Amino acid sequence: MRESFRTPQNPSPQYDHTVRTKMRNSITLPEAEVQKLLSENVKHVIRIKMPESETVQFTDLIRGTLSFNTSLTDDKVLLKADGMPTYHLAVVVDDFLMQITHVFRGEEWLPSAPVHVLLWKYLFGMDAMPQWAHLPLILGPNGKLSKRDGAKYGFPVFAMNWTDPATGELTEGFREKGFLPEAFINLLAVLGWNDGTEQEIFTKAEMIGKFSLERIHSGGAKFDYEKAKWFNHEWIKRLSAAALRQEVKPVLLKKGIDIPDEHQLDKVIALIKDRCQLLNDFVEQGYFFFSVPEKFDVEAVKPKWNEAKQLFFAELVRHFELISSWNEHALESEFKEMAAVHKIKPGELLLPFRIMLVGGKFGPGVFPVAELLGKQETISRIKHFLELLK
RNA sequence: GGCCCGUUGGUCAAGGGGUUAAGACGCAUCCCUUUCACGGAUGAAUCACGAGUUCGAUUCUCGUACGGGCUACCA
Repeated sequence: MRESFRTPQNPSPQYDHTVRTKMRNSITLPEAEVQKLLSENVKHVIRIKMPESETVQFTDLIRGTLSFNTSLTDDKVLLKADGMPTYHLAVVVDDFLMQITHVFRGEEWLPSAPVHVLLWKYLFGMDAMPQWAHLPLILGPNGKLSKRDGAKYGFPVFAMNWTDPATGELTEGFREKGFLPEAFINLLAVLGWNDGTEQEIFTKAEMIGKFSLERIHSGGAKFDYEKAKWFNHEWIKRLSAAALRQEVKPVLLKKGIDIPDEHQLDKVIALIKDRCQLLNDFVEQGYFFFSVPEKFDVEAVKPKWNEAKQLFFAELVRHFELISSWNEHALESEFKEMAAVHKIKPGELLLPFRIMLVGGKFGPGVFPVAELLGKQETISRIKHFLELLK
């Protein structure tokens, strides 16, 4: 039928009051014929017969009063030929049975709302009908956000990993990408809603207290992955090391990083969390605390390396060995005093020292790093690097 | 094509007849940091268009344009 009515002007013909009298159905067939077919169990579908021209009006909690003319919506299939109900029938019956009071769904359901309202009227009465709220859509780079967008643009679209049962294709979730649950809920809540103040970071408790239907936008909101990462970064910065530990530890373990001491881990987390946007960033920002760096950026040091510096570090090792209270302040003053004695600017020495400890031009302050690494490991890395330079 | 919903910087957005039209992300510059971040400061950038109502429209009304959704025996 769809095919025969399709024209260039109307690419999607409807099954409505204008065509139902031309179809082979219980309206056009003689009653006796209908009964006969029924008794023979001939496959058939059951549709809703939309009124020819009525206005269906209802209140949407977000958009206000909405009205539709029934002549424009088609006779939706309610029961399929295999006996299974379609969503239209199922959702109404299910909501009635569960005594649902409020229906929150995406804006894409708006066009079928009149069908559902009519079904409520016909089946259970308008008094039992829940209140409707059609939420704005989350948009991707082109239109409604779809799981395809995730693969296409490199950001997650589902909360957690999802494997398409049909194709076996895996879509990486926010969780696996390294997002905190707090951040995920937060970023979703403020996509299309705000509390009217400048606050953007909300705890779950705050959101429960402040969320209001009235302040939900009616227009769709485009998802911005950069801002999503910002939310996660904010949450990482705010959460304590102890709170972060349960999320960070599995990530590190999964990368084969050995964590013998949780207190040590907490200190590492506290030191590096400000520079981690996603949980996975803890790996590259922190792995060198647990094992010797895989490679050292020797090239960054070599050009400016000389005998004086070689001597400085050799002596630094001897001085460090004698330090009784191993903390960043003691290390820093020792380091700087020695630099003065050797008449080398500390700036000339700091970068090589950093690379000896962490492997490259990144990471937290060198002295806190050295403190956390401990005397033995710090000295061993200096010696190791001095060997590399030869 | 038809129907429905929408439209404030690139993005998320506050505001709602008279404002220098908030703030955030991102971007740029600078400060701090003897790395990279964090942090701080500054800057560029916006009311889709046209009528109407009005002393005055970003704000109200109507059109147009644009965007999105729906148009399956999917949900």
